[in-house]
Amino acid sequence: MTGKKNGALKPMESLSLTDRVETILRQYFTENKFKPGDAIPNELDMAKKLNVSRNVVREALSRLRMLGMIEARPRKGMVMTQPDLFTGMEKVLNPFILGRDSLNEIFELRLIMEMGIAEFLFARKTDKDLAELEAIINRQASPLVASKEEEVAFHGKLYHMTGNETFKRFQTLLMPIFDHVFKEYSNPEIFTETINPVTHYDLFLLLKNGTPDEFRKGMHSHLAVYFPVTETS
Amino acid sequence: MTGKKNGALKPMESLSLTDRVETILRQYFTENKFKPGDAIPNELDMAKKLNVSRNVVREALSRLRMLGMIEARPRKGMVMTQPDLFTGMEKVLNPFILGRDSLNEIFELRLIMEMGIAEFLFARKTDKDLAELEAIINRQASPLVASKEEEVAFHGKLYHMTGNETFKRFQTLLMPIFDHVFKEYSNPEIFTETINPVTHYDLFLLLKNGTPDEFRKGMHSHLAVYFPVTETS
DNA sequence: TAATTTTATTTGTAGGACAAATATATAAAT
DNA sequence: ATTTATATATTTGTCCTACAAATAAAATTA
Repeated sequence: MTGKKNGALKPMESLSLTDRVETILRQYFTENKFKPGDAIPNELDMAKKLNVSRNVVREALSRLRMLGMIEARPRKGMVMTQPDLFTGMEKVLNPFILGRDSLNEIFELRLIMEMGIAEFLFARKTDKDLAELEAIINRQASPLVASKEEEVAFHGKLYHMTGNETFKRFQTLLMPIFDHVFKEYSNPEIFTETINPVTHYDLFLLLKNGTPDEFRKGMHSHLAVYFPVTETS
Repeated sequence: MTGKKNGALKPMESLSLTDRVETILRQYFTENKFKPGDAIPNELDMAKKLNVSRNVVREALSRLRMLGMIEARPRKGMVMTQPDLFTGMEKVLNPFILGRDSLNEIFELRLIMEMGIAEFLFARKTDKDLAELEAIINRQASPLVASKEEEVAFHGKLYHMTGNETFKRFQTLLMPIFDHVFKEYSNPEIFTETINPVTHYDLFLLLKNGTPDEFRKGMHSHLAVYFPVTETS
């Protein structure tokens, strides 16, 4: 450690007081098992207890407010609230800042999830759902090729049918990035001219009358052009 | 709209200046296609342009700082940085505040993901990966039943083998919640006494010698007890 | 030209003041 | 006694001022 033989020394990470207070607060909430509705100490109390200015406390709390973890009222003070899991993610889903690798990986994430939902679709599909899905397909301009909006409508309905709102919201957030990656980094002309071997209607029939495995095979064919090439397939 | 016939009227949403500035800044960055490394106007300029106090600007910037979107240096000012997709999510992954429905849905999300990765595993597996996976299994105390740590090691290696860091990080973040839901809301005694029909070693063999479909069937059997009951399976 | 020192700049933190929006307490009406 | 209306107190939200801290850039020296 006496010379530069082992490369540049890494600078010590110096956290601002705001960073520290944020962490302390989150730990405090977890350790004391705060639940939605529970009252939180007020800003002045916190500033005193933590020996920092009220500004620092407010900057830290502003972060938690953005995440939906807390809610503030005049005179009553602050309470714990149930956060939305994806608020933070939604705010950084900007293709100009995410980096190429991340964008590609988000693209794949959508594929992973499309391939993973069959069991839940079959467990929770209803006649009403199926009828609505069929109606969506019937509204397509062409039965063989779907526009972007039609893709969103069809797949969005599938996500809804899983009965898992968290999944639906996650996948819905990923769609614009999927589109962006597709548009920016692949050759769109090939795909728009190619008829999809498995149509939305085919998938509908598999969902209505088939098994999860059959549906999954169909979905894989529907999305085949997006998957990495494998040696065994 | 003159009476109460249509239920309670919703209060107008009143956003704080901090909320507004945060939104304005994120829009500004997107519209002007800011990339990592690009310089951002300084705090005083922003406060002047937006006609708010520097405190408000700082509270908004503090949020973006937490998300990893910006980085600040004395004298040089602030630059755009590549954010981590899941920083915000990581900070709210606290089972006491998330709500029962969300916890259950996160539990399912992990299952969806496990069922969806076969294609990527097969496309990207290497002999080295397979050897390391086998070594992990050989280190298990029992070949038939795995401890929590052993589950984490095995499945963590699978995630790594997909070659998708975003997926790996997401799934790794979900594991503690999966455990929590499993512990709090199911009957653990049944599962700990039950031998898993498909062991880690079985999955390893399927990954080494089989097809994505075969692997997926095996994974489904491995995780079968966690899935909702379906009428067609 | 390279190394060192000084200066200027921007962020980070502190403290004080007051407005705004209630939640709570009190008073008045039924 | 209960309900409605009014006043008050409390806490957050915003603004302002000041100065410390940590550089990045400029100036000086070798």
